[in-house]
Amino acid sequence: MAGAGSRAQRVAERRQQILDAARAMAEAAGWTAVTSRRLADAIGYTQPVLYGHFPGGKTEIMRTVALAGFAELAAATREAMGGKTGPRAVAAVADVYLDFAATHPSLYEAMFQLPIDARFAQDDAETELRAGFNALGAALGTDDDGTVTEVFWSALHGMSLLERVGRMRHEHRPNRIAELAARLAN
Amino acid sequence: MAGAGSRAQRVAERRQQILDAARAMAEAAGWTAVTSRRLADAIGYTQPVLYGHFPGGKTEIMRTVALAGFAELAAATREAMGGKTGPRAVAAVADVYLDFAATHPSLYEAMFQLPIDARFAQDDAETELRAGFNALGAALGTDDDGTVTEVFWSALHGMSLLERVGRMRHEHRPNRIAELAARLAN
DNA sequence: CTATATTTCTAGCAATGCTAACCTAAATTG
DNA sequence: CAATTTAGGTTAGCATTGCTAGAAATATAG
Repeated sequence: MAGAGSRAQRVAERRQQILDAARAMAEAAGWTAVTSRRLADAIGYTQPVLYGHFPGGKTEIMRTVALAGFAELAAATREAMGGKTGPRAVAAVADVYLDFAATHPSLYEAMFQLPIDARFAQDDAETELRAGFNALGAALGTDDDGTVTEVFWSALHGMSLLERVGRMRHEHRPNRIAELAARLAN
Repeated sequence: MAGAGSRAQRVAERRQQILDAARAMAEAAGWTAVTSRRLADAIGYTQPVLYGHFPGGKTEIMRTVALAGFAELAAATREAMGGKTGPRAVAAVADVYLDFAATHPSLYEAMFQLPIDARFAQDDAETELRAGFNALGAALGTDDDGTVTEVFWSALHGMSLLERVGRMRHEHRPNRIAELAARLAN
């Protein structure tokens, strides 16, 4: 056997290397800067190698990066809530959510702006997404049919995007969070 | 003088022709389908003519289309509110807003997903946008510093996008609107 | 050492946004 | 009316993009 691990290991390692490089490049200069040539350069190989690991090309790479993002966001919101309840829980979750989107704009973009192809709708993504959704719902308290959770998520999603394009008054974020917490908590 | 109108008129007419064609193509097949070649074909000229009318290229064309969208959305929300007050006003505005985004997805995309370049930040767009913002605020009733309006807008924006990518339960939209109206109206 | 299988690269395609340089026909001028 | 300028348009092409077929090199047997 080769000294640097099994074949499967090497493949998995390079897959991760590609994903790391893609994410780093995206966060540094946006997804348009993540071209197949630059990405291949970053990992020390040529373009076709990328397609060997991700037949779906750039889209599949973005989708896989997004998948990690879903898990991270869900974990972050769960942790933010901790044992809190009521408006304090809602505010804590909102704060962390908006921070996440603001801190990893390209990751967040991959998570939600990427067109979803039915053929590629991975169960993994759906699972992670549902976990995040449930974390938001938990912060709200009782929400039988999930309607308020949907409203809460909508507000957070819209706010994060509008903040990003400069349509929200930046210094008013605490006010917005407080308002959201006061009005949506059960 | 020429029989077909003054020079300025012809220029204005073709400008509009370009905008109409771009918008139609975008609504029919998305903005990625609006290529400079196809757009030039649609108006019966060649590519450089586009750049004669819109030096900023595709971006400027999208931005100009978006400008009309801002005006239309603001008018639609104002009309939807009519003389209503309280939750009924909020619900009516929300309904119209979400309908607008769902009916003109590409137009809405141009309005809000297009990166805003500071150099190009047109006063026109800002004015129309502010008008729309105020229309939302009016539906809410009193909102001294506009915080609730920002939350309302965020919720509508996020909801429209999440609905579009299939992340909201479609049949629950009335519930979401009712919840939004009940919790945000003053 | 040879034959096979795997991995990687070279080279190229079609499409994109955009632009320089040329052409032509109309307007302007003497 | 003839010469010249000018505006409007086209041709042709550049650099970049995502992606891929086919050649070359490398490793793995037998």
